[in-house]
Amino acid sequence: MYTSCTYDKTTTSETISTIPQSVTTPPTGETSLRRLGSGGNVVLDLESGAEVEAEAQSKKLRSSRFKGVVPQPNGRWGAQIYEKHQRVWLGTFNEEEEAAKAYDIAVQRFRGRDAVTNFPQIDTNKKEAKMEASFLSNHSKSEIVDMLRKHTYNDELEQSKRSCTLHKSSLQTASNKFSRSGSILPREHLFQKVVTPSDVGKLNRLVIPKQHAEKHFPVQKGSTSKGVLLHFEDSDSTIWRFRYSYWNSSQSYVLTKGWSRFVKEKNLKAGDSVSFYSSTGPDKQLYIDSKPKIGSSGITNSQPIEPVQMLRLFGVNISSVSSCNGKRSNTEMDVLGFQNCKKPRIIDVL
DNA sequence: ATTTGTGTTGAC
DNA sequence: TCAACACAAATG
Repeated sequence: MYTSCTYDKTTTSETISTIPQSVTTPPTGETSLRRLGSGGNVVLDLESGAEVEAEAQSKKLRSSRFKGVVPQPNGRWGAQIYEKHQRVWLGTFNEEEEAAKAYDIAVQRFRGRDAVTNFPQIDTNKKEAKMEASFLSNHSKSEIVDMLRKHTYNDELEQSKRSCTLHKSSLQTASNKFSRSGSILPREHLFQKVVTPSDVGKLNRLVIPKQHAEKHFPVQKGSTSKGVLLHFEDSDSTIWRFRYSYWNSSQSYVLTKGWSRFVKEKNLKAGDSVSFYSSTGPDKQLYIDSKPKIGSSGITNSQPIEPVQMLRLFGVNISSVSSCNGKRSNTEMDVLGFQNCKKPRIIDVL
């Protein structure tokens, strides 16, 4: 989890100021102890009770030694980044370093790979780093911010890594199983997605990978906010209705209203897959089905594998990999602030 | 009752 | 762009 976060960029040397606990009384005011531009930085990590208390009493919050990190009244730390004259809040954290890390992630997503960060970006050549890089570029700014605020970034990242390698290995063996499809159903497989933690979390939404959304689902030009209602039929012939819309704030296509109910009833967990189909016939009926994560042997849900099983048909995951190597057109450069971020959350499913 | 994070201001 | 500060809005 923690990278070797020890020194501060620019000047390699780690400056551990030996300033004991006396910092409490910075001569005051304002310009007293600011971060020195780029040179050394004051590292006073001592959380000695005395200091904390003095801090609490003097109402004067000790500023952070990290960029993008601001103290909170209750002793915690907030992280923020600015873009286009506006602050984008990245959440609050117990540890100063966590907040700094959050800023680092955000700044890389917002300003590119070589943005100035609090901690050195080491493994710039390892596989792990590459995966994180593509993970970042394959998520919108607001998605990343969302993860940071919810402290789910690492989970999502790990999940992404997992499903990525999963795809690669299964792709090999997938081809043959496909042949036996024969005449079972007049359905055409559109795409599949391995759901992320946030897809099954409290966000109550499923992000539809852009390329799939634009290729298979009706576009709603202009009408950005409302979205449309889509009907899907599952293997039990149950009809699910989801609101499908485009979020400007995150520049992503999502299924919102109705989604969390699906997650709940299907007992969807991160790592499971959701597949979308459409009838090949004249009717444009859409279908949806979920499939437990490959490794998980658990009983799906209350559905003991019915004979219907079109699932089995697609038992193997051959969908196009959406986020392993696909680079997002990073021409987006313009995700506004986060006022909008909340809007989607309003959706109260059920 | 607390905590978050926004409004705002002023420096860099 | 950025953080300090105050405090309203959000949350438990």
